[in-house]
This record gives sequence, structure tokens and C-alpha cells, in this order.
Amino acid sequence: MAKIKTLTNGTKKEVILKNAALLFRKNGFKATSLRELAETMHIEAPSLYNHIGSKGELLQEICFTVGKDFTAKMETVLASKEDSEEKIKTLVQFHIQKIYTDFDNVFVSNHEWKHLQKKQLSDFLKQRKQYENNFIAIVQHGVKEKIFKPLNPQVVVLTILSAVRGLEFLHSHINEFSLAKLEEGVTQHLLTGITK
Amino acid sequence: MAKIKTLTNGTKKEVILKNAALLFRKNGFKATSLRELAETMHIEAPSLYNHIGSKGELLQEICFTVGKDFTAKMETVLASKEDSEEKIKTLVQFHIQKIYTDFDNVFVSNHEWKHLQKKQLSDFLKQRKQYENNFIAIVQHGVKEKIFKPLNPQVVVLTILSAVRGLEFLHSHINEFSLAKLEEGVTQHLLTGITK
DNA sequence: AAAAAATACTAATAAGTGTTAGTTTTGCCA
DNA sequence: TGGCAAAACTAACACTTATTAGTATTTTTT
Repeated sequence: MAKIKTLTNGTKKEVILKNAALLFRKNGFKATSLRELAETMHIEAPSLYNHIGSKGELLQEICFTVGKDFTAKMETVLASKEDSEEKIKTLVQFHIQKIYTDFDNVFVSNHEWKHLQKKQLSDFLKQRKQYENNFIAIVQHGVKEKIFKPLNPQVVVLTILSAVRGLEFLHSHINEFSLAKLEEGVTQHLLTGITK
Repeated sequence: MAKIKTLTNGTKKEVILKNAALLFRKNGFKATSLRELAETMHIEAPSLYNHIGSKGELLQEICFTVGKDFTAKMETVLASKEDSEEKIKTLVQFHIQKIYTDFDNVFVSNHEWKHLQKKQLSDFLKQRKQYENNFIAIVQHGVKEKIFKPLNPQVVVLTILSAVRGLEFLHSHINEFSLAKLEEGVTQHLLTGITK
């Protein structure tokens, strides 16, 4: 009856993806039904199939779109002339920006990827592992050049990624701090610590 | 047919809770069926009801047991004579220890709490907020005493908690680093940073 | 205005869910 | 050994799920 509004919202598929990301974030992928998703657009569940292939496809597109964003950023950072410290600053700030500007998608990608189907799941994890390894290489380089303390690069990266990936609970504090303040605060913390 | 083995595993309820935590962690709460859970003990799903009240009760017990552990630790830390820096060290190390020794439960508590029922959900979040506020107070004290840099305590705590709560993906690297090494590395990173 | 394409609808399916009722089996204690 | 409580079983319920088929309606194109 009521067609999906797409005037200012992009294509229909994009509207569906946006609403799906919101629901997947709030309730989880498994706990979100297609009926519920359809309801947000005032249509019936089967009508979704004029636009999508399956429920799983939605999760897939969300996770891989986000994944590609981070992979692309990593490529440009690796190709840049920044030193190790600047590279890490750039990456950490990118994580924070993404959480601000693309919260639902980033959250879903970080928390619901385990519900991807087998093949996609393994691709996703491969991509993540690659990202992680690139990150580790940057830290290793910084240690070798004595910009960083003689730390275990793997542990350092796991700590940083853990911190920035979990930052979504900053979302409830959004507008309380400006984006710039947060970027500065978190980056300085992860690089220089908090003790005097 | 096959009764739940409880010889060395504690009470039957405890066995169920342990297996539930494992499945909830691996597949998520919503994606775990009672039939699947029962299967791990070689019994049928309805037999579970001789031991539990509902599926939701399992999640509830897992989340609140973990919550109490952290709340209790916070109480002892607050009551101690350690300075702010030592207090934070102690807490960060406790997080890491818990992930090592109680992985499934901590993971489920950190990732599946959103599926708690209304009343319990609000209690859980209240408890978490309280924990967070106590943590912030410690940092505030450290800033006032000039042990720490003049940072925003809220941002600092969100970063630290984000880091330690996300550390579960250290699980795939377990035995690669010793617990002591990890505690030391992560704590030093979060307190003193990585730059020289 | 007619034809074509896009997109909505209703109805139905097969599979899976948590949970209850009622019954049988198991294992311990008198 | 007989009895009793604990704990297993089977059968069934009332829902919910993703998805398909077939059809009607709306929108776009000609």
C-alpha cells in the first residue's frame, strides 16, 4: 500500500539497509524480524523481497561496507608519508569519526558479524585479521625506530583496537563531548597514557 | 535417559549454566535454542525445566553473577589505601584476570545483556552505571592530586573500560602470552601510553 | 491512454521456538 | 527390596520465523 519513501533518502535498498542497521544495533540481528523491519517502512514483510535477496544479505552488506571503509583507510595510511605515531593517530581518529558518523553500521559490524553465513564469515574474519596485521606492522616499525617503547606490538594493537571498537558506548554521551575533544582525548590517552 | 553428570562439575544447575554460557558466547543468546543446550548434556529440552525456570533466567544469572563480581571488587578497591594509580592498576588487572578465568560468563555479560527482560535490564544498567561512576571518581581524585594529567575523567574511564571490556578477542591468543605479561602490558599501556 | 515494469498485497508453507502436561524411568534411602 | 523423590521422557501447544507463490496495484514509460 504505502511505498517506501525514497525522496531524500537514497534508493529503496538504502532505506532498508539504514533501517535494518538501526534495528540490528538496537535488538541484535537474530532478534530482529523482517516483519519488524518492514513495519518501520509501513509495508509488509514479503514486500521486502522485491528489494533484497534475504535477511542475511542485509547483514552481509552492512558488515562488508564497514569493513571496506576501514580497509580503504588503512591502505591510504600505509601509503602515506606519516611516521608511525601519526599513522596511529590517524587510524584511531578515523575509528572515532566512523562511530560518530556511521554509528549503527559500525556497531552492527563490530557486534553482529558472528551471524554471517559460513563463507562470508570467513572472508570477514580474514579481512579483519589483515587489518590487524597491518596495524601491528605500524607499531613494530615505531618500536624499531624507537618512537615507541619496546612493547609487544601485538598486545598494543589488541588494546588499541579493543578500545576504539568498544567506544560505541560513547554514543549515549554524544553531544556531551564534541567530536574533536573526543578524538583528542582518546588518541592522547592511547598514545601517551594518563600518568604525569 | 542420560542423567546430567555432576560428579566433578558441581550441581546440575551449575553444569547447565556453564554450558549455556559457552553457547551464548559462541552463538549469541537469541540464536541458542534450549534444544541445542539440552543436547550438550544429552538430554531433551523439556528436561531442563526440572532445573531451571526459563531460558531468560539463565542469562539473568550469568549477567548478575559477573556484575556482582565486578561490583564487589570495586568495593574492596574503594575501601583500600592504594593511591589512584594503584587502584586503577588493580581494576584493570582484575578485568584481564576475569577474562582469563571466566571467559564465557564475562563475554556473555558484556555482549548479551541487552536481551535481559525489562526489569532486570534496568537493574543491570544501573549497576553498570554505578561501577562506571566509581571508576570516574577514582580518576577525578587522581587528577586533583596531580598524579594524572588534567584530563576529562569521563573520557578516560570510557576509554579504559572500552579497552578492557573488548579484550575478549585476546581469547584467541590465549597461551600465546602469559596472563602476567598481558596484565603488565595492557595496564602500562593504559596508564603510561606507548610513546617514548 | 495503453503497455510495461516495479512494487505492493494476501495466503500459505515448513521449520523452529519456548514451554506445559502427563508419564515413565532412574537412583537413593528406609 | 519397596517406596519415593528426582529427573528423565514423549507429545503437544501456541507462536514466530524466513521465505515462496500468485495476484493486485501503483508508477513509469511509451
